[in-house]
Amino acid sequence: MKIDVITPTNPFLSDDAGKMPAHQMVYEKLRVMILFGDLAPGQAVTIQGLTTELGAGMTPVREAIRRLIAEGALTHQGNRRVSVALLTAVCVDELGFMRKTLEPELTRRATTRMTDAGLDALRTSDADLNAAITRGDVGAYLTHNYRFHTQIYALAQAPIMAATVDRLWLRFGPSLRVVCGRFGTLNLPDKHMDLLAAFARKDASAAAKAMAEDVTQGMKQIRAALDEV
Amino acid sequence: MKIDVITPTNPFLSDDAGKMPAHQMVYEKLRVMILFGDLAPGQAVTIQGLTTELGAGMTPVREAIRRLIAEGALTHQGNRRVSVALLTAVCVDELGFMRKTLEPELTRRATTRMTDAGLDALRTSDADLNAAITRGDVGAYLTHNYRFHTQIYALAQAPIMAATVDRLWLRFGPSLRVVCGRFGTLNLPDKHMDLLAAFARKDASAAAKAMAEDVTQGMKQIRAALDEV
DNA sequence: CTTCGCATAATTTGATCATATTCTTGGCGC
DNA sequence: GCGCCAAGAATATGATCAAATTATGCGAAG
Repeated sequence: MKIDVITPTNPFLSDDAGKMPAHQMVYEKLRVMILFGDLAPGQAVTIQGLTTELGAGMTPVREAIRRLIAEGALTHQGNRRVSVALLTAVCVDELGFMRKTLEPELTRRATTRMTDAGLDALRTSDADLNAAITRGDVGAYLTHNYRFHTQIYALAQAPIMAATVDRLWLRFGPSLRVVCGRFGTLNLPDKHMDLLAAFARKDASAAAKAMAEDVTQGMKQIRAALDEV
Repeated sequence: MKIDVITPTNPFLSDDAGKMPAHQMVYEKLRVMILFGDLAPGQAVTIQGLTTELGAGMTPVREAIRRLIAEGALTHQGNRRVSVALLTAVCVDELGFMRKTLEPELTRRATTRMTDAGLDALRTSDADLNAAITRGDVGAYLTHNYRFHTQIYALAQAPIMAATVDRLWLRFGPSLRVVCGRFGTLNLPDKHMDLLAAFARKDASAAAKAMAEDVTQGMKQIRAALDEV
């Protein structure tokens, strides 16, 4: 059921489904479901539930779950039960430190490697993002915000760091929907304008600074939303 | 065959094997084989080879491989073949940056949470490490060096960061054996004495500085060893 | 007559599935 | 309240299908 909601609109699910192994497909679908809050933090995930829901066999589902556990998106809940990872205060602390050190560095590298096409794509994503904000469309906001950041990581050409930061998004991503629920999409300031301007004039340190501020803002909101509960 | 060599002596394989799922066992064995160079970088890894070698079924082996791919220790070699990840120059660059930012922070946190028992354990590991160096025992050096560092990560009580750094070890760990082959164990200086002293007097910034220097030294040697080839 | 190249066959390996087994858990009786 | 039993879910196995690589053999050119 949930699949029907996210599959057609979500840009992070590959279109050429025919040539992809089933476990890859299951992994990507599950990843998107976790990342954008279709599965709530703490929610139990069962193998047999996914086999029926996604129409896949047992082995591909098991592999996808294993993979997401390794990435920290899912956690072993003691006695061989699996659930979506919860975000504790100390985790937010760690995530904040890691994001504030890694993302500016990725931004710095992306600045020196920035192309016209890349900058155009970023501007498009930011425009889509702002449109989603004024529309109050939480789902679109989350996907376009994620897309904006991942495009920067891709431009940095630093695969290990990019993969690491991507894993961090799997940790706090689910909570972003909670943040939107608390504050609404209209109160979500970002530093994307500063970032784009810095990219345009190839000012790596200004870009890194803008990204650091963007990250700080975002994590502060997540912390505030979690404290409220 | 290789299992017989590493199983009895290696302290990173759990002893209470009876209560552990098969996929976990396979994962740990494979992880150790990769981390300490029993499997060379670039070497192909086949599912059916592991099922016969480890005496496990197909599904557990597949899950372990999936997990190690997610952690970056193994890589998809194009046409659904899997091999041990290779270390390129740009990877060393990334790994160096990440280690130099994350490990000092972990060290800082470990300093404030340091216990007498923890410090004793670290001193023991360092003594074992030095004994291995003078003995010229490469395998023991690698395991004790890894143990020394992971003990610090555990003390930091920062699970996400510790897991991230652990994944980084899976990337450069296999190459440490190459470094030893080039330089021998006698030419492996470290900053462990400074670290232990800083831990003893709870000097977090001195400990972080010592760790940063240790990391810098280590990565420099890896880079030199890779350049030689 | 030998050798190179290409096409096809065979083997190896990965992917998936159906099934059996083991473990946890929740309910029921004592 | 405690322990036992049944249901359900996860783990593990082996078989089966599909893909890819390697081996093989035939023909043509030198």
